Amino acid sequence: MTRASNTDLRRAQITAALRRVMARNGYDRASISDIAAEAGLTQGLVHYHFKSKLEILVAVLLDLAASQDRDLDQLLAASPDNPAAQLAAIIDLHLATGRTADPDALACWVTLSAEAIRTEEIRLVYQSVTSSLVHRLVSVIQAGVKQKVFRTATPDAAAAAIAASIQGYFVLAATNRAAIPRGSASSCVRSMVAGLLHLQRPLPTRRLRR
Amino acid sequence: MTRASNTDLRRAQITAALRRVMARNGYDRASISDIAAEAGLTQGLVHYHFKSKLEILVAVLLDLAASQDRDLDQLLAASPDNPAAQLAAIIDLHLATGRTADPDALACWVTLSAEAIRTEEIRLVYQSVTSSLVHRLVSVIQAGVKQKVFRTATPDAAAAAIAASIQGYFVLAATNRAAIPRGSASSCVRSMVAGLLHLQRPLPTRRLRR
Amino acid sequence: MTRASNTDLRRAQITAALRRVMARNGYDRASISDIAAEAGLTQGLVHYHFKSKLEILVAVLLDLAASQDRDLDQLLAASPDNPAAQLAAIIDLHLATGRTADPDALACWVTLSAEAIRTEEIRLVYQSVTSSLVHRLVSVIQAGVKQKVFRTATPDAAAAAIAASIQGYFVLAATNRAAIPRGSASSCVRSMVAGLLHLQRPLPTRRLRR
Amino acid sequence: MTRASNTDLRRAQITAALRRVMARNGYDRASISDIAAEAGLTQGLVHYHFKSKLEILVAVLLDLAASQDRDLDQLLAASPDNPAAQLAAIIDLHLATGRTADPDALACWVTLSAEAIRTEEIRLVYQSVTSSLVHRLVSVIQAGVKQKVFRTATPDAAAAAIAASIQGYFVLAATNRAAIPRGSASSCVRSMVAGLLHLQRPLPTRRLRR
DNA sequence: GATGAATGAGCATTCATTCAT
DNA sequence: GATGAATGAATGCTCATTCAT
Repeated sequence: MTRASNTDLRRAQITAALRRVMARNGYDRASISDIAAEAGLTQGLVHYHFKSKLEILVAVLLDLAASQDRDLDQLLAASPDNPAAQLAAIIDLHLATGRTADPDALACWVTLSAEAIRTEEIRLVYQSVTSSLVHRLVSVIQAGVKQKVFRTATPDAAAAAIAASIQGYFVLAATNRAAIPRGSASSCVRSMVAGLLHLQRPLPTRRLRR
Repeated sequence: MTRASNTDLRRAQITAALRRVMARNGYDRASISDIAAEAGLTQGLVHYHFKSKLEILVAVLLDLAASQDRDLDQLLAASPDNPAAQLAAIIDLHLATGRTADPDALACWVTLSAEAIRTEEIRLVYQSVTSSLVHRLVSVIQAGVKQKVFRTATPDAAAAAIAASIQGYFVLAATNRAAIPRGSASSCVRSMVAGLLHLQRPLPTRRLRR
Repeated sequence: MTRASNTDLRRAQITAALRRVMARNGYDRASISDIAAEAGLTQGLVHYHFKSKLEILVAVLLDLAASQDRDLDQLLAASPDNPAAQLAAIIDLHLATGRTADPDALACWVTLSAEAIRTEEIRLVYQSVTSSLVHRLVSVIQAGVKQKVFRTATPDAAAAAIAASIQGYFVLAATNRAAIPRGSASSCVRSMVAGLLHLQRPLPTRRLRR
Repeated sequence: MTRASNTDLRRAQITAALRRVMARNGYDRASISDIAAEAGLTQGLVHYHFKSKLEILVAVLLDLAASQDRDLDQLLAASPDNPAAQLAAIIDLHLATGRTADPDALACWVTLSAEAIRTEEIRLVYQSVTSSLVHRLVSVIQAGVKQKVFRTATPDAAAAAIAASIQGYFVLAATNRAAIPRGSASSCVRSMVAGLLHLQRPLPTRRLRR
């Protein structure tokens, strides 16, 4: 009959707050007191739930990683044995209109990328996120090659290229939105994939559920 | 009577120092005293030549902008009336081995991208750099379309896609180098461009000088 | 659960410390670290209780304002319907021996005057202090005129003149004490007021309590 | 045949510049580079002509002292053997409309008063200025007493009171101009002097040249 | 769990002064 | 005389972190 712990709720409030503050100000300029204010908590409480500021950032990143893995799992399971549809779905997951439209998420991700460069702990988690995407792309591509719908001698390189294109759109969208014709990201990546994997037919287009 | 000015030298020393320190620690954690030490100068002197820390960052970015424009100008002039060669040269300029191999330059650029998100002054210059690349790509693509070597209804979107791929490789190389098979970036982007612009023949490969 | 606040105590310690340091060194040369040391606190704590150095100065001034208003209220209430006694009391409040004898208070006030010239926020509070004195003088003078113990066509001007004389003694006492024969301030202002308000009899002398 | 020294000109430029900058920002916030810019000179040159910042302030004060002495000499000589006229002239010199109307001069003087409190070197010169005024007032008052146009047992105290009133108007005018009815300063001090020195007739009014 | 006071190191920036040219 | 680069100490302020309550 001890009082129910609200630790999970608090941690979620705090990571969400960091995401928002970081989108506005970056990680270094996101002070604990900013984060606390954004979460509607006090400074001391933030440190009660997280040992350090860096730990909050790690938690944010782990959330994103889990969320991406969940999404990819679901999406691959939706079109089993259909590499083309799976590939299209992965692209849409990241670039379909509405995705890249959330400036906070974009800003947060680009900020994390920059942070990954200098903080070992962040880099490792960040790499697990990008590697996870790349590995799944490799599997899909290999399956497609086996089915002769894709043709490439270097699935690793192709997967990296697709991941890079997605990342690149994130950066461009976050920093110079006007340079990207509205709605062009997803379809351009499909065309690029067609060249990359020597497709005979374009990747299928599916309706996005929201 | 008057004393010879060494401002240009000093400013160059200081911006170079910021580039190095920023590659290691990011902009916020690049303290003026770090920069001064890296440049072999005193803190006070840094502020004598730059009004503020932000001004140093702007100077770094303006240098990169000027350097990119110079390179692009030279490169486009080298293959007049040959859009395919020009396009290949632009890709190689950014992605040929040796380019993406300089981790400091990559880290510096990714850091600037993140900074562009939150600092108006940086964003404007940063956008001028990316827009400059995009605009040149648009011109080259339009020329290629006119010559019927490229086919696309949306040169703007295609140019953005190419620029995004390049940016994406920068981020990936800076954060998760192992995910990119060595030397694959440039050739993969060529394949992607082939799909994007419906090329009949692959983009030409040229020997890199330098 | 919550923790008792000692903010009021700390703020009082800090404003008192600024008063002392400022009397010695002026406002600009009263560094936060001086103030903290004088208050027996750490620098960080000073900024925990005051957002900025200016805010401490404002607090000092508001204290003086409240204190003057309290004194004037009490003093006017002590001699209701007796403008001559009230006027004498106001003069004594500011100039009786013992008042002008506290060099720290004088120095602090003169410093505030100078600061009022250049800092909007200080000027506004400072003006409210002087205006408060002037307005009370105007009321007293008008009452005296009505009772025919004073005669003047311009109570505003007379009030300003009295306030100016008081201020002037403050400055002179703070900067050139030797120029003022000991104990002469109060009685000279009484004589001047007699001329200013065409008194038939001199202002009453009362025993100072305290 | 050496090049004519322009030291005097330069020193005058610099002290004038300090006066203006100080009126705006106070002494501590008047940086050498502000002063240099205001004077249209370079920072180095300022230090060529003055060993230190304090020395410039001393020079400003010595200028004011010399100027006041010159004015007082001239004015006393204009009405020999007429203490009432001399006294009126002294009051007008400081308070006649147009005098207190120069906000820069007022601000500068009040700033000097505050500075005199804490800097020995300034205090000494400042005191010589106020004492010089007081001594002349004492002489005039004594002459008037001898001629039976004034009556007071304490010429020193009376002189201090007059000087204080003048100083007080300076402070009030600099900090709370609105509290002083336009043009009232000079006439109110005359009335006060009438009370202070038991005049039978008001002090003479003279037409101001200029 | 929660609060908010307290700490102390670190930061960008200012500035009087010196000095080589 | 004059310039402007250079210095180094000082300043107000921020902030992650600790801790008593």
